[in-house]
Amino acid sequence: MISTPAHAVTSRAWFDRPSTAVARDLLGARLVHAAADGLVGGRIVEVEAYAGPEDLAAHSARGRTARNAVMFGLPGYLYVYLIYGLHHCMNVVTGPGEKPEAVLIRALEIDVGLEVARGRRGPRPSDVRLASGPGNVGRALAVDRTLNGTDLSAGPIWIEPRGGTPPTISSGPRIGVDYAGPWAARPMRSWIVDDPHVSRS
DNA sequence: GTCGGGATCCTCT
DNA sequence: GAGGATCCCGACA
Repeated sequence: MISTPAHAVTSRAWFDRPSTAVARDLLGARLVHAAADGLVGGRIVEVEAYAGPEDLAAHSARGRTARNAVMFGLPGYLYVYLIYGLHHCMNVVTGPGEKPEAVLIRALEIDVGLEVARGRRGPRPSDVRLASGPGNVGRALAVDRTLNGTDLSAGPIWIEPRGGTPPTISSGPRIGVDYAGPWAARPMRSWIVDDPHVSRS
């Protein structure tokens, strides 16, 4: 078992901000999962912010349920859910306070554990597609519902903040939330400009 | 208990 | 570009 490194984000305050602010800082930061079959991590290149409960695209919009309970808890925890019965999507729960907001991790540039990630994804995808799209991020990092509710400051998954100059960021509407009325058009999806690992641009 | 939909991905045409 | 895979979750009776 590999313990959370000293330079990982362990401050609750870092997560205890609106999802849009955390989403900006997650771009260029690194996400790492030390799983039983190996450690895989990479640079976050694409995210979506969900500002529940008023955000009609967010799972928290229809109130607290057993499925989304983690979103209503403290910031800095992992919210993992299954979509279409197939794909595990990974979210970082944010604040402010216990406001049920979260950031969906949509794409990574894998830079540690490439061989492990390739083994999990099979022979087909090229390296730029290994963790491109939220379902693929889940598969490459071996994330499933058993990690729902994991504390990002103490668990086998952690965030390493970026150093140096911030990346150039672009933003646009979120994917697959057409049902959310005016919220569907809001530019709450953000990505690093010209990064080939981004799922759609 | 039953039914319908979903923050997706991949293959085939 | 279209459609299938596949199953949890929530709404409703």
